Amino acid sequence: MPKMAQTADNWETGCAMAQMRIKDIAAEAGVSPATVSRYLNNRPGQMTEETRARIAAVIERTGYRPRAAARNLRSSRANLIGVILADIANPFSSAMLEGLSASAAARGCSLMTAISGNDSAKEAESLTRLIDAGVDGLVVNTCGGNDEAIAAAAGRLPVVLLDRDVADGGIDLVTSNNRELVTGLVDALAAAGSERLCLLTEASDDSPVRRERAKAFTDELSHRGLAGEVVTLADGGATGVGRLDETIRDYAGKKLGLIAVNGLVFLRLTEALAQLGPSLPAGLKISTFDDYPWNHVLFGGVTTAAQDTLTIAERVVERLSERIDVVTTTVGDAAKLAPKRIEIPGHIEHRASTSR
Amino acid sequence: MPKMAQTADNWETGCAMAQMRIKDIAAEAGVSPATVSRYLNNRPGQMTEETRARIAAVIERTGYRPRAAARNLRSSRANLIGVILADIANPFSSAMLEGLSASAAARGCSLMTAISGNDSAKEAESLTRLIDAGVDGLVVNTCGGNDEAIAAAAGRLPVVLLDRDVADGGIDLVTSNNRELVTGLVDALAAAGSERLCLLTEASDDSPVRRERAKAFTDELSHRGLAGEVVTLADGGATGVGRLDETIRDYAGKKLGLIAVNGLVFLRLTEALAQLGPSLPAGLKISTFDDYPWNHVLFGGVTTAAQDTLTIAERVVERLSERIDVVTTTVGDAAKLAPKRIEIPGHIEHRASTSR
DNA sequence: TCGGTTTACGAAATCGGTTTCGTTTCGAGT
DNA sequence: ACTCGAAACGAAACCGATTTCGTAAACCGA
Repeated sequence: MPKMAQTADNWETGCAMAQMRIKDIAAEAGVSPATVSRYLNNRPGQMTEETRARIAAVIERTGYRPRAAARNLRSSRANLIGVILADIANPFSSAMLEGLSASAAARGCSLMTAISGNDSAKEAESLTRLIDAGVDGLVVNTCGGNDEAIAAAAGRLPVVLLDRDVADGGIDLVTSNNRELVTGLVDALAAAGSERLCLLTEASDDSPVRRERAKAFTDELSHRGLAGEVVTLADGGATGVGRLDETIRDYAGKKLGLIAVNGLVFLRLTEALAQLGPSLPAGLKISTFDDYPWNHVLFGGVTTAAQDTLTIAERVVERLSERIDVVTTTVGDAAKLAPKRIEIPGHIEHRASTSR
Repeated sequence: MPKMAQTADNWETGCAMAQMRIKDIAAEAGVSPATVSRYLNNRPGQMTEETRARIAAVIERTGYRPRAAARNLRSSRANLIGVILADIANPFSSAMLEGLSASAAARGCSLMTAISGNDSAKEAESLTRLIDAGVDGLVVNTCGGNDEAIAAAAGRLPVVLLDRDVADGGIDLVTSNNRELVTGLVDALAAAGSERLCLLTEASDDSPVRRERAKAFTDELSHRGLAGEVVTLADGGATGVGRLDETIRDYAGKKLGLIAVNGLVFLRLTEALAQLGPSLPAGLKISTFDDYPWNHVLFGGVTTAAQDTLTIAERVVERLSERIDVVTTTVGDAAKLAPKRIEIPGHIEHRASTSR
């Protein structure tokens, strides 16, 4: 039996036209599907102004929208960016997501997101799911533990790392200039009169970011000849040598300056300080990475190393787009872009917690 | 010219096999593509155990993954859920995203997200973009101003509203049981000895959630015969009759109890209180919606109406899946599910800010 | 007016799966 | 042994766009 009459019969009727196909539009405009396709993707120059107008009119009138699945199949491009986020509870991540969303939208791309919740297994699963779903490229804010899998993925499609590096090397990375930020915080604390500096970190966090900040911190100390150390918190607010609040009390009055290596650590610091009373002990100065909204308010304002999330997001998408374009354009593997490390400067919000 | 020999020539060679197609798998397993397809979608019973094993082996060995675009095209299903979030900075939203991500993943779906940033225009744009991208259904946490567009979308594909209703009615909605939560907070404040209660809201927020909470609040007051009112903050922390901090100072000592209608308002309340000093004025009790991590810490702990984000997310996805199944199964519009309003109970975290 | 380019457009192949429908095979019942 | 129904599987249509390739028309300089 020959193919059933194609449903182009919604003409001037309020009937149940299931869904317009490019074929129907073509028929109604009196042109071929190929021409309509050319119109949709506004291919260079081709096409009479008159034809163009006729097609435009039909599309306008029918409210036709091309089916993405069909388009993707043929062009093997989905205008889709996959994003894997380690910890969405972190305001850094949510700000990033908002930025990525905006930057992607500006390029006509959508975001497909997965939240790993700092779980390596979930991260691995997200990786394959997003790839299977046909994303054009991947933004990964890894929680660690999947270095080979991520490297493998980077071999199959464009990948840009966000904020956190993986062992492999060889993959694009966009991050804040952590060294500069550490220097800024040390400056602030030193200017506030602190004579002994501590960088507070967490045992469970062994990310490259943490390591980078710790390295920058110790370098900075020795460079300036300042006393200080990196203090690692065990679970539950305990430091290596006891409870955090006790440690702080012991130090109090000795012109101690503290840096929380990230928002999570800062939260725990705040909890510990709350044990001691509503305001900062005399002589204690504090500062932190990550600009939570509450940083304005706590202790009259906490000096913060703020990352430029919008710029980071923009650069991530930009870089990823470059790679995607290369992949869909180039034939061989020869012309691949060399992996790049992009550092975005942040800035220090000077607030009351480091005032003299 | 006849079709070029299909690239099934990666056999036992480490060569550049572009990408396996179902056809290649079929050939290598000595079966037809149809059978492989049946295997992939494990269609009921069909297929010898032996055939199944042979196909499995080939897929395992080649690492074949079916192309999503092709699958979507034919089955007109993408296993994709679109999510539009009004304000990702709100921890409620990020928690929700995490929950949605998990629930969707459990059903083999991915999430396509758009952040409207409380911008109606962006929201509208996201709406069409996600639909064009071919999502099977939509979760909308609207910022308002697009009621008709959302209603129209709900006419074309499954839509579930998250936390915020739209004028139209007739669309599924999952939300917290706000009335119960308001009652809980009023209970807590009353038990703490507050004699005059205020619900703090914001002028710019005219969402149904806010209205619902306000209504519940006034109802509760009159029901108990308590004094109090809804206070709307203008921009910059000013109330209708002056600055928020002044207003609070005036009230202080008069056994005032405060409820912030959401996390944003609470942030402003905290800022205002910070003007007055590090701890709560005597006699002032406070509480808020939305369980930010800092609520544990501020003022020794702030009594909070916490929403059960995980359950909300789960129910949203569940409901959406139901609708999606109906759409892809049923032919006519007859068997459509009636719109439903689902309320998820939350709970009150009792903390120091409402202790006696 | 005529050969030679462009330019506008259509026919048909194609992307890679899924699905329908028909055929063959197998086993059970008598 | 024969019939009949179910189970296993294959051939080919199909989903709805894009893209290649070819052709007819328009343009253009000599």
